[in-house]
Amino acid sequence: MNFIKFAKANYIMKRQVTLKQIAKELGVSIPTVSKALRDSKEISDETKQKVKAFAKLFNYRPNNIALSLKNRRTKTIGLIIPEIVHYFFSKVIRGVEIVANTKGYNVVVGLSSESFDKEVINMEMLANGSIDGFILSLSKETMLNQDYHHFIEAINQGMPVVMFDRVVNDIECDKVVIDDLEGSKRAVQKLIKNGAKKIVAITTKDYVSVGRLRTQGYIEAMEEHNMPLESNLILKLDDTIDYDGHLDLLEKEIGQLYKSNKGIDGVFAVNELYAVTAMNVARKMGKSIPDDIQIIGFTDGVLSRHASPSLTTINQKAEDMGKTAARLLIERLENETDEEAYKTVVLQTQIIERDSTIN
Amino acid sequence: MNFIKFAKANYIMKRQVTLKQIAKELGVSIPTVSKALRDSKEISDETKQKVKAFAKLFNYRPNNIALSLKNRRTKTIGLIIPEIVHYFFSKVIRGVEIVANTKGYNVVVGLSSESFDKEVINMEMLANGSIDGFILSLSKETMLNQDYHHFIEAINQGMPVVMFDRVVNDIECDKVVIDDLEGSKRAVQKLIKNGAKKIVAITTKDYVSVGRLRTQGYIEAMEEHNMPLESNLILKLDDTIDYDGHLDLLEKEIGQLYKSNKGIDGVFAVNELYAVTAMNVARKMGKSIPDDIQIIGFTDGVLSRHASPSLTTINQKAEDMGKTAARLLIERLENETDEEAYKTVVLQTQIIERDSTIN
DNA sequence: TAAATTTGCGTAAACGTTTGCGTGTTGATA
DNA sequence: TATCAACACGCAAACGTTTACGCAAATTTA
Repeated sequence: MNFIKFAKANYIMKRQVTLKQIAKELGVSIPTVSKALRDSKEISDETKQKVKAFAKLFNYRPNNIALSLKNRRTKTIGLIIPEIVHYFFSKVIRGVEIVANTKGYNVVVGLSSESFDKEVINMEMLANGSIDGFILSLSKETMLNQDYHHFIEAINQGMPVVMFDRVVNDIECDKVVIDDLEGSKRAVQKLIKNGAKKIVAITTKDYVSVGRLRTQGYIEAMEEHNMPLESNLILKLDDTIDYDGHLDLLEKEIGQLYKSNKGIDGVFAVNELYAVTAMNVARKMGKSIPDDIQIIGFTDGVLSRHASPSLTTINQKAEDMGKTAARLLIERLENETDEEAYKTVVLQTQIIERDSTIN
Repeated sequence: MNFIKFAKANYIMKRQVTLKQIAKELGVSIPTVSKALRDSKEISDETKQKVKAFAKLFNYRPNNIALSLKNRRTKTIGLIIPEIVHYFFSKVIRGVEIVANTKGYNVVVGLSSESFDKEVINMEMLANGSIDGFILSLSKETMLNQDYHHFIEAINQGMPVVMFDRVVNDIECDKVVIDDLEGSKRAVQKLIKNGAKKIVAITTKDYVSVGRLRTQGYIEAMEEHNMPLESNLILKLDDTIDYDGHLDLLEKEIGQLYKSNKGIDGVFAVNELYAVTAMNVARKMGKSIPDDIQIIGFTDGVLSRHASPSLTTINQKAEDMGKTAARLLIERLENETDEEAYKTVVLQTQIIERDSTIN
């Protein structure tokens, strides 16, 4: 037996053992080893046992890259997100990871950092055979530019794409979104039902698709209840600015909003940063939450939960979104036979009631 | 010219164009195409131009998988983290991504979800040739188990490993940590200097390496200033519990701490969740921050920044940690010649002064 | 015992690259 | 005009797999 000799060698040599090495050491051909390991009936029991024992001893694992090349599929998903230090997106990643892993897929993450160029570069880095398909959410710059050629190229090359949250209607692919319009409508309706008379919306500029829809929800809810709908009650913030670094500016703008509109008693904010800042500013002005002002935000993140008082919010279904996107993609990858029509899955939101509204 | 014919075909056929197809279409051999594209002087200018034009027209990109197989390197980094919906870890990912991308590497992320088994499975999924090296932080379960065979195996197979934040001394590999002991010492010193007389530590059980070190920092600072060092001033929480789901329990334990130790005027917490909860609980008990109680946390995250009042905290250098880890790994990957000794990089922390302490 | 079948393995090709080397054709030199 | 270098290309091998097929030897059948 040359097991012992080999065991010694292994202590020094590092690389993963290959079929070739096993074949050589056992004096058989490479295909014989391969077949033996896969329990082919072409191979005698004796040889099988010998090969398997040897493979186990040296912890043989098929080389993934070689398999990918042969099978022309990598079992890897490319996930492109605008920002990772962000409750919503990190939760989406988790959803994608969970589903991907249970189906034997890996996830490679690319960060666009809200930049069009980085989005393109990231996709190009991955589209050369490294992955089987994309899951992505558009960067702000891409939404502004409205240049979608990189998505179209990927799709034309037969690379499935699933978009989530920030999607673009013009592109034909699977999509996952929440019902932004309905969700924000219900949020505002709740404020109205709770007795708020003067409700403001703190939102983003319109090129952010979800911001636009959420603003629309506010408007519809207000109109349906014959509430005063004034343009100065809608604060549209330029969120290309990184507010983590410009918290002062954000606070100033919100303070201004309060001052120039006396009697505000309801705030609807399209994300949790705006909501929690709106609350902090109000409190600094001596207002009591929720007695003087009620606040509802979007995204059930860590800020909402640990703010004091805790924030009532619309659940953005981040993890569900990730899971759904991963399922859509994998389904399309594995049923390449039937060319199913593209789906858009709309997830329903719920209001999570906490202490920034009267319950 | 059969460009047009090909252009039409491309509209239907999807796959990426390969050297083989270009060669066939142009009536030359595959190596000729390869060499032409890489500007080899073996090839005539005429052929080069022809090939390049064709390649450009059909947007030829070398297949990454084939290259990986040939070069026996994937230019991909495996990053295993315990949790992704977490300010610290997501910021580490960002750091890793930034450095990796500028050096032409991709990052595949694996989630251990604080579970030993998932950590092992994730590493096995990636160690079969899919990546060139690991960057990782131990799951809590692994720290408890103290079973490190999967790390040892990876290292023995010649796969470089870089550990960050939650590291284990017994394993020989590159490491990146912050100076937890010194950082927490300074935090407590600041509380003392600010006049706090009765300071508590809210920390984790000792098997979490960083928790242990931070507790040690508290103890040393207290001793050096001859402060009362009582065991009931140290609250060691079992953080295997997911406190996002057990916020009530966390609040109850901290409330208990306050009640059984009258006169607490300083809190040192080893993470921002404990810090912000300690603050919220104190406020609900009618205490004023920072006048009655001063609080310092760890990790400069979104909670600290947007709490009200904002939290003084120790910067955990998450992004630096990710960047440093990526640099260490890539350096080791690309200088395989000289077997340098393993390094442990210790990043220094700073206190970020905000409104939960007197300044 | 010759023919037919089964058994157990090896060969070849493929996935898409890159690189060393061999070789036929061209043009220049002697 | 014979010789030789330079040129421009193709062949083969390699990375690590899997799979269809071919083919001897061993076994069964007639």
